[in-house]
Amino acid sequence: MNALFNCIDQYYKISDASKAALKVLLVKESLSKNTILVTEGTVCNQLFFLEKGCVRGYYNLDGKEVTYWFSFENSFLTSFYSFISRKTGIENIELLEDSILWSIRYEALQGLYDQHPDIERMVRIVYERYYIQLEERLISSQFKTASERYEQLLEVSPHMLQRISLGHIASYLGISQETLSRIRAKIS
Amino acid sequence: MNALFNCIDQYYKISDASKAALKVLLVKESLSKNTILVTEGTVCNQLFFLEKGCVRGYYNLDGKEVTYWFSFENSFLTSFYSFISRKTGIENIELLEDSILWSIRYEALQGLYDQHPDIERMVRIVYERYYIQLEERLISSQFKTASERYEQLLEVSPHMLQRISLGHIASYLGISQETLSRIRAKIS
DNA sequence: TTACTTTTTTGACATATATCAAAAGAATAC
DNA sequence: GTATTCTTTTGATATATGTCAAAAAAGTAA
Repeated sequence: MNALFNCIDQYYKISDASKAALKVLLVKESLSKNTILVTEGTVCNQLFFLEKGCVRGYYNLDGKEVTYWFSFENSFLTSFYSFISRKTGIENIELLEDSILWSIRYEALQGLYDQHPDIERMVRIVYERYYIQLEERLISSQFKTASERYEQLLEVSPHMLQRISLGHIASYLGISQETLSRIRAKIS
Repeated sequence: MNALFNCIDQYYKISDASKAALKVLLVKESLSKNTILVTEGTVCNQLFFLEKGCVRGYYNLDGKEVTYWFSFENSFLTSFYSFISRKTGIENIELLEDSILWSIRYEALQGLYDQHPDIERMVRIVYERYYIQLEERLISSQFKTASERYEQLLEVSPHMLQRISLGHIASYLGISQETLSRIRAKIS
């Protein structure tokens, strides 16, 4: 659980009382590779913190799986659309490695917001950061070529290549696996 | 100012005291078409609410202007990266029509968060909604064809075509103006 | 090891989109 | 109302990327 509190501290330091209140609501889950954490067509009621492992979010488009995000150690994840809007989502979340997660339920989190404004502030700040990250990703996806996107990935997140199959990475970059393979051949 | 408070109410109803506190910090600005509201290379210190008019955010890439968002009546806008991270941004914001805006300064907003947790909650909820909107946009930009993106725009935001030039819309969709023109010719 | 499965690469070809140039059309100013 | 500017469309061609099929390479299990 230390990893989670260290992570929180980097966004906004919450009081010990708030930490204690949060602590009792957290559930630890150790799950193995290939587990589906969230399934399309359901309402996602949990926010997760990933302590160890690696995860992808994807949805099905014309029979093909489209991966549009990955999460690694020390990050928050959920099916944001569903979690926030309280509606069923089209997203699936799958573990790509054996993972350790902490989860908190939607209602429990709302309760924390009421009791501990500093937790709500921390979450507000997390959303801010996640928002600008997403914005950057939109820009690079929409206005850069496939090669540029791959080279940017190499620069910014080289660890991804160590841990994730090229098929998933190609999907994440919005290109076909064959094109990614050719881009790699050209570079090296 | 009613438009702003109506808009806020749709996210989360804040107390009258909070409204009053917010009111005194707001500055009204009536600006004319083509005004540059935020300039690249500066730190953006204001969050805006657009009461009337229409605005675009763009940045310069290899000498070309890339438009990546528009805002219309009743929405919040700023150079989010700069406003949130407190660093200089690469973004420019330009008025596409004569507009009426309300602005609040960064420090003033932080002060409101401290004094009025319900304002921070409202903003947290705004961020949530904006986040999932951005997520949707990422998906459609990365995994749909140019025609699909245009048709989606026609469906979801037909008003854009009434008010925004095709050059800007093409940029927003991540395609060249010529391609957009051909897509339009094919459809009709 | 050997067989089997999954992942990655390569080849041939099709398609979508970009680019450059020019024409047509619409809006604005005098 | 004409000239001027800005926006949109059209044409010809180039390029990037996708698709389908198959081979090669890597990983996994008995």
